[in-house]
Amino acid sequence: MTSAAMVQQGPSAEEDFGPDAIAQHNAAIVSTEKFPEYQDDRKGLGIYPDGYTRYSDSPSYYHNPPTPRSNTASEGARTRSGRSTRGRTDSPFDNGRISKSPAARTKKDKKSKIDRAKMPKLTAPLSVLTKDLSVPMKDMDEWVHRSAKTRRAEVEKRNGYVTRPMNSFMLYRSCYAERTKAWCVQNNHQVVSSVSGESWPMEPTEVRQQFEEWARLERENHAKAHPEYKFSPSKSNKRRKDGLSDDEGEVAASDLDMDPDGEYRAGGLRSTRARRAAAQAAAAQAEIVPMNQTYGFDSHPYFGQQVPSGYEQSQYQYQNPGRPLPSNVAYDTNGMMYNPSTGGYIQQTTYQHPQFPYVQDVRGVRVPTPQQQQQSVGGYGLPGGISAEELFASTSRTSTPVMQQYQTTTYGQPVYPQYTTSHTPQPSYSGPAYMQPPPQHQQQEMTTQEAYAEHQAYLQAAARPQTAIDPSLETDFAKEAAVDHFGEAIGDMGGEDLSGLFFQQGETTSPVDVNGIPISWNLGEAM
DNA sequence: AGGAATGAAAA
DNA sequence: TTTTCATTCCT
Repeated sequence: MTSAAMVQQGPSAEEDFGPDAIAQHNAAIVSTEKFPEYQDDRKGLGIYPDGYTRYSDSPSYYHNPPTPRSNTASEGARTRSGRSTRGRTDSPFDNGRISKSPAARTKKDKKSKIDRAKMPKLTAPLSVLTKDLSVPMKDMDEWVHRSAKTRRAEVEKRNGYVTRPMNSFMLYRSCYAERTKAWCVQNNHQVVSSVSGESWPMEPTEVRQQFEEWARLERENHAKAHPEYKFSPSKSNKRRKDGLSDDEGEVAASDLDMDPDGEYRAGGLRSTRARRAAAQAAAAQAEIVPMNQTYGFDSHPYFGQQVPSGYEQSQYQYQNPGRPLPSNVAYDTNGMMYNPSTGGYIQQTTYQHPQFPYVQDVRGVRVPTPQQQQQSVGGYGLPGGISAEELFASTSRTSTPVMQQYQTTTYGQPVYPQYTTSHTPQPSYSGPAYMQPPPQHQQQEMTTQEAYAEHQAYLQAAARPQTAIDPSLETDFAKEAAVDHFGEAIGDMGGEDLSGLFFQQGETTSPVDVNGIPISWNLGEAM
């Protein structure tokens, strides 16, 4: 491997690569490790046969890798909240044109309440970070293909208000919302949005392109269902800062009218909320049409396509062989582990198992159960896909992955080795990493059950160090861990009986928790 | 009712 | 160029 080829994969070591040793190690691996390749690009999804040259069409990155740590205003493209993003020259809509950076923020940047300084960058897009979570993704293909009838029923349900069709990012956020929440181990939708926004530009071209396509379909079908619809943003619902009254520009609330289609419109109202509320009020007398639409969550959004995979081991995995991957962990530019939810850095050495690992959350527990992990497969976390463990069955636990480069690259063009889905799963693979027998040097210290328990506990401690635990929810960890938190999801995934999958590979001893208490993993008991 | 994200569309 | 509004649901 030449040094030039190394540069192509991301920032050089002297910039923000973290420990030189790791970088050099990666470089050595790069030079020797052979990745599967895509067969071709017959889908036209920008899937290149060579993962290392994929981003060569991003000159700005190639010649001037972003340096996330330098947060000068003059540098690079940034999100509206000020985070830098990589260049989007590979955007499906750029069509070879030079992508323009957002206009210089001459006016004040909107200040975010989320402390971005303490929220280091994601190291991989959500499609990679959450790939081992079995929290289902929304079936976007089904979603955008909702019939006109269905769409009109939705409008009725909204009391006549026709919403805008979602754009690609909204679809993306929607698709990954549940997974994002699971990954963050918390339920703040502002954080979900933030993480999604950070992840979006990191997604490989073919993924974003897929969502662009879905957005196009959504616009099309939306137009078919609502031929008269025209986006009509209100003139202004923001009152000016100084002096001007709230009422300025306000149109009388009685402006609620019937449009030519007989739909209620409240375009004169100041806010969308008000308009929708007005539409609801107007429709209050009308009979409510119940809607029984259920959109499946059982198929992945990239079905029928080749999807890239290739995220392998994290630094945590590298440094903790045999231990479970904390799925809510990200790494900053120095390779420090942090919690993307809180932005807090995680002290690996001082961590202790919490007494009560239950996560208090109205949405339910967000950590994957063993059965979930077991059933989880797929690059980009796609059900039915090929897992990185499968792809790397022969190498993944014996060498440091190339993706380490990616992990520390942050907003550099993420480098994804590209794989073909024609890969035949190797029989040697039989489960996710923490279900595997730990490396020999670890075997005395940690069983897979303990590893799993630690994973659970880790997610707790790392994600919500400050959360008070409802005493009524305090429970024995063994029982808690055995709960089937995802029964519904499993049902949605096709109703397979997964109970036989637990510890199916060479599990000879009774699972025990961190305190040595036997754990029952039976699905039947779990409910 | 505000906010967190990106992008389409309109002013 | 600037603003609204698609989404979600927590604070």
